[in-house]
Amino acid sequence: MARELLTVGGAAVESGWSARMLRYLEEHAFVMPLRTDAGYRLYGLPELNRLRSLRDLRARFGVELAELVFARRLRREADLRQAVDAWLAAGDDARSWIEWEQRKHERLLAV
Amino acid sequence: MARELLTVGGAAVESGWSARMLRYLEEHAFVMPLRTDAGYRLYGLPELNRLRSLRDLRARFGVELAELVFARRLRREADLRQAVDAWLAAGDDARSWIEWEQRKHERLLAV
DNA sequence: GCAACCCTCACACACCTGTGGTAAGGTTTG
DNA sequence: CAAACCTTACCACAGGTGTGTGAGGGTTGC
Repeated sequence: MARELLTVGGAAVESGWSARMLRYLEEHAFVMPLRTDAGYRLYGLPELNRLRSLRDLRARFGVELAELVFARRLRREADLRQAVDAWLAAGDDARSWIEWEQRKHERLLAV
Repeated sequence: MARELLTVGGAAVESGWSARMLRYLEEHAFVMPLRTDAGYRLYGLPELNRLRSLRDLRARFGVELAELVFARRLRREADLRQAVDAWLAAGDDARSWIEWEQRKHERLLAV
């Protein structure tokens, strides 16, 4: 019978995480394994792929888990996304050369 | 002469942050004030607005400063944005009913 | 010239995150 | 039935973040 369902130790080896971290990731709703009746965690291919790509994300970009959570919020909460975007856009502009030039005199007046 | 430039104490009162936090925010490049020759920080209207809206963001949405930094990364680094989006999208799907239904038998087989 | 500001630097602290360990106990399998 | 798994529930700890406070010293304005 096809047994591509791994218990936590096997999934740890296969994914590159520690078993401890697999439990941590479940606790924080990043990767939710199936369960046997006895309560053993079972990881299938989708979960393993998810674990591997999560590892990748952290390795390649240095992304924190909390940051992923925030990214999820950003894609779900339109008003939050808009507010953040507005703030960041203002920041990009505020530091643009035009503003910078315009405000030189403030520095001069300020002395 | 128009003096709408506030030094750090005034800006603190005006913005609702403490002077300490204004320095902290500068150190972390969130709001950069002008400077007098003697090194005093000077906050103009743009900075005050930025400070106020930053306060708002935190109050209304509970946004951490680190999360704003990440949001900035997201809007600047296309490959990061794409990778994160892909991961989140996969997550949305993986927990969708279709997948859920499809995988019921795995749970049954697993017992 | 002195009071009231400002500067930097540093200590201190509470909380959160990511990670390891370990203890007490249940499950599976040869 | 014993070995090798698994479970939950804790303790520990380093590093980061947000914040206050204070010391030692410079600047400004009445």
